[in-house]
Amino acid sequence: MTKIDIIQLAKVLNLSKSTVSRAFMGSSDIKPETRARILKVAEELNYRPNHYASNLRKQKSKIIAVVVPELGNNFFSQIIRGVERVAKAKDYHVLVYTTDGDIQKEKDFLNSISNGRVDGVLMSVSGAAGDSAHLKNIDVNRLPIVLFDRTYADVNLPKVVTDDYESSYTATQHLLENGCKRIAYLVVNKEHSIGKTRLQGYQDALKKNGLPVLDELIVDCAHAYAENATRMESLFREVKPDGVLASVERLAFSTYYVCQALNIRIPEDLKVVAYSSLEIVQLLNPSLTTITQPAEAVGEAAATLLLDRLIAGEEPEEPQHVILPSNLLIRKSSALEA
Amino acid sequence: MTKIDIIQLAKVLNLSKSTVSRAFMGSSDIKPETRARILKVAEELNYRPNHYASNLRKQKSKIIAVVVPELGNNFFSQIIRGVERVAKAKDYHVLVYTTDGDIQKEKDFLNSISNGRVDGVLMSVSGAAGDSAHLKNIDVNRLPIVLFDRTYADVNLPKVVTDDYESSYTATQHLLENGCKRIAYLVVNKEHSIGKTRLQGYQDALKKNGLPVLDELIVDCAHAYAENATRMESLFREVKPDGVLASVERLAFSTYYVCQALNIRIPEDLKVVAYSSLEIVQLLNPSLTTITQPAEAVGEAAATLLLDRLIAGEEPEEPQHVILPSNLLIRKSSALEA
DNA sequence: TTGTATGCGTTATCAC
DNA sequence: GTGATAACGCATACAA
Repeated sequence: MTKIDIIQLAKVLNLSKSTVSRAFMGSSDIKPETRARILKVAEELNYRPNHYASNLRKQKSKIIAVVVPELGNNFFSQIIRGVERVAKAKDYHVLVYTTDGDIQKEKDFLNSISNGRVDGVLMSVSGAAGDSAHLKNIDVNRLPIVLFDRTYADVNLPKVVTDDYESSYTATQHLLENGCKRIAYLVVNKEHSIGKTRLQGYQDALKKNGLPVLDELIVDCAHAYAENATRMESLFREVKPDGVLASVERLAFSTYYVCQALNIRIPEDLKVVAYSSLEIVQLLNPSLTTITQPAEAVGEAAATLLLDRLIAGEEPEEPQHVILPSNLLIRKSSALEA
Repeated sequence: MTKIDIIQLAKVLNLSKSTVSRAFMGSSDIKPETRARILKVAEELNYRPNHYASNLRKQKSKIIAVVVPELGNNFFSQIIRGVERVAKAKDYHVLVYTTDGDIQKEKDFLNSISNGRVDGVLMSVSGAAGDSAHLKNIDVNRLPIVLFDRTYADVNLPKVVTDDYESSYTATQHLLENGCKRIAYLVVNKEHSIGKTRLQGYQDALKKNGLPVLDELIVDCAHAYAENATRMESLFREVKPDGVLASVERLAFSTYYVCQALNIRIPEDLKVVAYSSLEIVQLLNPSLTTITQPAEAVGEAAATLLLDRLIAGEEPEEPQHVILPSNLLIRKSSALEA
């Protein structure tokens, strides 16, 4: 199985390499029979166009990158699934990068792909509003970028997000209606895009209902589980909320653990709602009320935006912003009665 | 920000492009000061070596592919995380592909990457034992492959798996010791590698304990949830097992749902153990006893095997087989008393 | 519709 | 330690 290149194949066929090339490019002007003959012999000789050469020639790789803060979270896995699905349909390949929420890794990533390797980027960012300089410096005509879920407010790129403000508002309203007076908002970083937007929805719902927004009820959590547990223990012991809105899945789970430890009953003593796209939260004890984002659809929408742009070949005048609706799935953890 | 190439950069520096190239290759013989000067000016002019050209020249891309059956399963997300971690450390990039357990997609994938694009492949396969022809035809000297978790028994490639036989045996033994007499084995495809090995462990544990292996207790499930639910309902109603060993996470969740519907109590009426790497199974009602595979470690080991091979540049005499131990985490779902 | 010639931007080999 | 030159394998402008 010796490697064969286009020239050798052309020789065997008694054709020029350009003709052979055209056969593989799906090119317009080539006689169908010639094309068929080329493909047939190529198959026999096990010839495949060399991607490295063709990438260089075209300055394109048919590869896109998707950058996510983490993979442990089911939400992002589903997004990648969506991205991969549409990419495959359009014959693109997808490179996956994790930043662990570390903005330096986000920058390193951009550095590592500058000048070839990918045709475009899908990214859920890791920094806060002021951290977007590295994105502003990049020429989107050379390297189109689409942001999703976690974005920079001050950067004007195409985006796909969910209705964070509305869903947070609705969820808070739901807790209020079910009798909560002191709702805690649990966030990983309240300066980051979604943490911030969701905070706003929460606050506005409180205000709208004539309730005060208390700093002590807004808890900025860490990544480490142990640290969060401690912080939440003191929250539950000292501040005594009667409701919790967890802006990310993980914090709801911490809430459950800590409640178990402290003998706090959900939903009797504390009602819980969380952003989560894990299907089995239905089996938790009690089943968890969630705001569920259409994860796979987010991935698909973002990929579609990017690939349409890549295939069209030109930057649209105004970056598109897509907003997908989340779903409030009411379960036992926020029930009025147990 | 006009794009600049190595020739222009060399001109600015009054050097030849070879020297400039050497500076970026981290090459041995180049005067440190020259190198520093080149890097400095390159930085100023925002020059970056073009990957496409470099890939063509070297016939290498520093990209590896990881192929998984699905992404919804946390196990594979964690594996990808592990792969990406070691890849990043060695300056490799990782392409992700999903096959949905469809062997045709597995073949399509191999086709799409033949002749460039990736330097090596990590794969968890989708077919049964007889389906490995497409792997045998590939020249591992050109395209090294490492299999993980789900492998083909009849294909002699480097592999990283977990102790499926032992863990299944141990889990069955555990159920037996806690009083089960009729243990059902739930599998997605009992002809596939892990399904088969785990079945063997289950069977041998039964035999060892003088219990019969009953076909009616071995349930080959589907992918669709609804179909499984039906099948399991009739299993629970008619065959009445008192224990369940679920060879994949998803089937344990189905079990929980069906038990809820049929008012079967876990663990009183039915004890459940499942392969799962989802951390929050601790919060299920009741908490789920699991066989937990070291997912991230599997990814790391597989990636290490592959990258060592790529960096060494030559095929080792004998493909390495790594076996990582799983953990039986005993929780309430298999408890003797509730 | 097909062939010819050139260049994509590097890296490697060989001189100096 | 540095420079000149020849690939790497293909895709395209242009000619036929």
